[in-house]
Amino acid sequence: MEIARTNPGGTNTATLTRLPKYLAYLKIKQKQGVTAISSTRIANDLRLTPILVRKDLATVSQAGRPKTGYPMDALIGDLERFLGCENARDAFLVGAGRLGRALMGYGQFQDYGLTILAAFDTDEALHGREFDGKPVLPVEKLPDLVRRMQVHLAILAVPDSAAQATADLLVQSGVRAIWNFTTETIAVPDNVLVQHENLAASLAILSKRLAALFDREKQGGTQP
Amino acid sequence: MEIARTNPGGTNTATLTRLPKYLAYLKIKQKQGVTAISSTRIANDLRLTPILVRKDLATVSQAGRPKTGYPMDALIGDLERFLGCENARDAFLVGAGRLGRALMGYGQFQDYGLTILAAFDTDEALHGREFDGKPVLPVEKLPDLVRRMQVHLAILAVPDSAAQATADLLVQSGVRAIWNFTTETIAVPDNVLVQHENLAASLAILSKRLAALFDREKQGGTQP
DNA sequence: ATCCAATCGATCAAAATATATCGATATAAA
DNA sequence: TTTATATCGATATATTTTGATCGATTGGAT
Repeated sequence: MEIARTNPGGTNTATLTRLPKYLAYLKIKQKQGVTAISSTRIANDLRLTPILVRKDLATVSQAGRPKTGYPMDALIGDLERFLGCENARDAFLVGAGRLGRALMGYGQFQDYGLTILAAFDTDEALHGREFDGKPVLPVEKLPDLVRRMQVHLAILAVPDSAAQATADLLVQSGVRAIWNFTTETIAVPDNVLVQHENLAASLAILSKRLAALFDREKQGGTQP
Repeated sequence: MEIARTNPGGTNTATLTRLPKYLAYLKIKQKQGVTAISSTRIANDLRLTPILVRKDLATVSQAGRPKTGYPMDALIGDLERFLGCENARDAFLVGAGRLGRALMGYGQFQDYGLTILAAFDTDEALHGREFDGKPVLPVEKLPDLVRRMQVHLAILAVPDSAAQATADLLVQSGVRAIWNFTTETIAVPDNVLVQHENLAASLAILSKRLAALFDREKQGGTQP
């Protein structure tokens, strides 16, 4: 038996995390009236190397031209096609508390092909209300709607204590991927994906970087 | 001139993102009464390899023992010391809208050494209110308080349109690290850190994984 | 007390990711 | 038109991260 560990023909994960950043950055430049941009300039502004930028962009676009760089409109189009079409999905949000509502209002999702169709919550006081045009429905309706609307992706934003039970319900209903915003680790069958959005991990990295910054300054005077 | 590209004596970023996950997982096991645990078991539950787990844990603890694995209390202690003490910080939150309030309620932060002291907002209706015990103050008070309380870290959760201006204010006040939850790219001087919390990047990865899952199932029947 | 199975940690190998080099090409200036 | 220059993209190299192997060590069973 052979284990497929690689990702043939695919875009590597590191690149994938940067593509949305390029897109966001390029849109700003476009607004400023820039019509073409070089990898060097992108790299400078985004604190990357030009080589890396070229490699990343090569996975989604062939629009780059010597001397002038990338034509802005074509590049943005290619990025949007890649991040949008490739990723276009409908999703249900489970849990309409503060975090859930914050996620409903996170405008960026739509730009990247994610449409939150509706939210579900156990709190009756929320049923029938809307946030950013998205209705809050009783959780009881979730299984049926998942099946009928063929929704494969769910965003889990319930209280930690309900995380596993809700995940079980989602899996039983036929959801194939769960974006987990709780702090609980949830167990699912092998044929279901979980992505744990871990703010604590981000925090750890930032704190570490800050500590390193202070260390450098203490040792090396100001800037090395 | 020599470019310092590496991170001597430091913990690598990938490891750093996993450490909070280990900690969260171990705490659950501890609650269940487990007193010692092997890298194999951790790896199984967290979908990692035992080798990687051992390597990661080696960066924070020497408590591992042949035959028995890691004594739970010692390992958790080492992780907490590393993630907590090494990184303990106070922070101000700027922007007390839905996202800001969701972040105030994100209990996990305290566990990892982050204390949100207060939130700031321009909306007068919010001034004086409290969320999770954290007061909302007028933005005008921010610069003075940053200086007096020597707060170096700020969490930016204002509307996108105010992102850069608020960042400028933070930098002027003396903040050294900004955790950016807006979707704007913000510009800061070299001696200030920015970490952009990019949900779009996470979404891109999850979508890609889900697409890959469907591809595999279409080609290979059910499971490879 | 001795053996056995489980496990860690160190060393070595592979894969993933990032960087460097360099030829090709398009634009602008001489 | 020719030349100079900026830039891309392909290939080669380096670095980082992950995985495999294996000897050493511990705790329990015999």
